[in-house]
Amino acid sequence: MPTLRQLTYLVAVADERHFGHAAERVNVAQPTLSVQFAELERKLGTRLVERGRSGVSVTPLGRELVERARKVLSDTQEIVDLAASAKHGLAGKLKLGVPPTLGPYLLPYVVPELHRRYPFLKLYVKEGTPREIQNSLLSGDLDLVLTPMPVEHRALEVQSLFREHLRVVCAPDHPLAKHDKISLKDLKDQKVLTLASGHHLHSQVRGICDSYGADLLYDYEGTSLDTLRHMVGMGVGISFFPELYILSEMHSDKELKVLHLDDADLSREISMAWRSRSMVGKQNLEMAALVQRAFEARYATVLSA
Amino acid sequence: MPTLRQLTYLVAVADERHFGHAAERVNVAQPTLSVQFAELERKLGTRLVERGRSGVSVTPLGRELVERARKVLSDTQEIVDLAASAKHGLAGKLKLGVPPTLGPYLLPYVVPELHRRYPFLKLYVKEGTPREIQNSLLSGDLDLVLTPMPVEHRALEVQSLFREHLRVVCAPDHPLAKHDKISLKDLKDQKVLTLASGHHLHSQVRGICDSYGADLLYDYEGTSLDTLRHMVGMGVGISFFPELYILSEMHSDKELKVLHLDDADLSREISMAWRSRSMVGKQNLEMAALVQRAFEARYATVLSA
DNA sequence: CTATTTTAATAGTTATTATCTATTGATGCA
DNA sequence: TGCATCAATAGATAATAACTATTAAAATAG
Repeated sequence: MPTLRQLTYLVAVADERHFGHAAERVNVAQPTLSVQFAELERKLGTRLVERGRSGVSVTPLGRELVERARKVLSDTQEIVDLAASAKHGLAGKLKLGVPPTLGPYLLPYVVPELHRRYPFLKLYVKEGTPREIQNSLLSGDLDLVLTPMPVEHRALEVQSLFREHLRVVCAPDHPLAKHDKISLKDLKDQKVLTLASGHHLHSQVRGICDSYGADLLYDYEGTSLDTLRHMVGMGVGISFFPELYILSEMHSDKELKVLHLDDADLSREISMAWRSRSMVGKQNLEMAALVQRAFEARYATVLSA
Repeated sequence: MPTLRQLTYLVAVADERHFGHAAERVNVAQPTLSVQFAELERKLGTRLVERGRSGVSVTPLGRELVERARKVLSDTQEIVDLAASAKHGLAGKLKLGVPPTLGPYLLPYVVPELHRRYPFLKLYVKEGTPREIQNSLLSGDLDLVLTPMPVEHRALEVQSLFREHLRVVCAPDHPLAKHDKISLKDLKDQKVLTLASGHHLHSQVRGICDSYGADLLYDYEGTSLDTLRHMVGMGVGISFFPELYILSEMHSDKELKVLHLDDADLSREISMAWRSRSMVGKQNLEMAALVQRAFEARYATVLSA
């Protein structure tokens, strides 16, 4: 393979059509350039220029190769430039993990702002259960995760972002739907649906059911909040939905009724986590603040409406 | 600037996620790769991977740079491949010079065949008078020219291709148009139009006029065969057109009448020329043969029709 | 919690490669 | 034919990249 330096010399010779001038342009002595140029021709197995007394002329093949060499050199320069620009902010491809119960309802409000703040940053989002994305984070497949607490691992740094309410929902014709407010004891013996185990929401809901005597239906584990919503709408049971989901997807009371607990505040805490050694700690904190602001802005929009 | 070798190492580390394995893959010792990798990071001013005990993970910026490095490396490999493929035939950008009285009427029959024969060859055609294109050829701006004879220059090699007739044309209502055949003496005192001086056709026609007592009209020098055709059609005078032009552009007798000289055979010889030192002599001869065949095929088509 | 093992970094040396200066050889021009 | 210009070559030196041997750091097993 030719070296980049040899390609530089090739371009210089093609532009100057004169070995001496070309050498001057790239700040080497003329024999240096001649030798390296000859070496390039040897490697490629072809003549690239005709050496004539009055200047030098590039062969047909040489012309084509010069153009490609220019491209290679400028692409390489771009690598350098990109690395330099990355010093004033994140750049590159950031791999973000999110649970499916959060990502689709939060990220739309985060991504545009993120792009404004870090124009050189590309975001790759991977959805998975908290456990899955935490493993991917530890193995280095992900750079950053958004996840419900708790996150416990000595190799991870965690920044709490916000607390998201869980709301009780039921079908409009469900007995509980008559009341605007309910209390924890109303949950007793209710049939409760939730997502498949593995999701953080599953274990949280199971905990609630255990505490207040509700009846978690294992036969009807939803694969997504959307399918769960349909099942609740058909009256199979009640469920607990994260507030961001409700804000995003449930615009009327006709399909589902959202109930308010007057004696409890069910919620989950959402955090951002990254490897302690990932050396961009400061920038991750900055990004955490950005996500936090996005959440608050989203919330404020709805409250004022 | 990083070296291509350093970029190779970067890609290897990103793929293997292990310095030792990466070193093995690129056939160097592990410290060699480590040092060069560190040097790359130093040049770019950023960390590109996180060194963890269990493997290595690429930073967001690193991922982006790895992709670009891959591109640079494969583009460079393409340069090598293209140079290799050029050994079995012409490749690259061939700059061809043609006179405007020939190119448009001959090249359409040459180019497709050329592309079939040399798939890696790109053709750049420059039109100009024989003198202009010959100068461009000598200076190295062109690789090859098609030109009417004579071509005389010790630095040039010339291959004769074919002989093209010049036909006498006049307006359908011109006195000469009554005769199917005319003789040289009929040219005497005829008003003759032709292209501007500088074109080979101009000097050739002037020679004819001088020899046979025709009257070359200097006031009406055409800038192209097409404008010349219109002037002849309006009855300003007669002219001499190359046969390939007549075959291509004049499909009926309504606009112009083509006369046949029964006692002379006016023609011009078309050659291909290139610099003697241009080191592709053999391939140029091959290409000359190709052009020759294209001309003959074109001619045969018309004669048989 | 220490010993073991794995892995990358460092040290010191050698080999390779790129560069320099000085000179020669080739070619066009007067 | 001689002069002037330019690229190629020769020979020496500097810079770079490579190797082996070793150390340092960190995860895992006992």
